[in-house]
Amino acid sequence: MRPRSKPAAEPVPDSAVPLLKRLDREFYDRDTQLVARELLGNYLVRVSGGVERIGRIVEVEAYLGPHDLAAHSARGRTERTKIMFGPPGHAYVYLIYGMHCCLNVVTEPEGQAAAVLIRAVEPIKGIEDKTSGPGLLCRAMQIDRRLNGHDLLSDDFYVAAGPGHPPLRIARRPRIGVDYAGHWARRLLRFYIRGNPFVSRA
DNA sequence: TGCACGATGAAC
DNA sequence: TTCATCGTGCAC
Repeated sequence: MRPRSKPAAEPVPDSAVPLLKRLDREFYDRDTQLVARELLGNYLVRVSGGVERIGRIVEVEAYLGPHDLAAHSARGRTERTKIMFGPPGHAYVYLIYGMHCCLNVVTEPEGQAAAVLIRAVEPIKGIEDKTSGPGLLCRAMQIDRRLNGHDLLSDDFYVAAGPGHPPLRIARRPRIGVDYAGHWARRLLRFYIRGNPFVSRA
């Protein structure tokens, strides 16, 4: 195979990034709050246009299922939310406010419409723009609705295990922007790495 | 077929 | 606090 005639880009492996081991299906096929907490510190990897972008997940929110009035699945299975009802380990990407995309990972067994919203990542590799906020991180990592339903065990879009150390100090807070959800708005379902400067709101 | 309303971000 | 901007879900 001949070398590609692409201009000398950047694709040199960054020695600061540990070996990336992709999370398996079983990781996502568990209790949503547990998955949410354990996603913190792991690497979100997106490969597009020959460029690998990596962000360390520092802030997430858990959406527990149809009984959770803040979850999109609370209004039942619709064209938009059908991915949430599908098998775990897939991306649920939707457009919000007519202009921003938000990324979720689907959790729990098929039929249980739960997911974890990725709210912020810390830039690790190949990222130029701001990543503190669900819409911003999608823009910075080239994630859009074409990835809705995408399998997160694929080669171009996945989550890989972080270093696992040092131990994370995790904070819990109410979720953002769900005041319409009654008492569910007060549940402590937002998790973030305490003190991390890339968290969108402390 | 029409319309109200966001799991946001940026500006003022 | 206001506003940009448009797909979705549900009312009619």
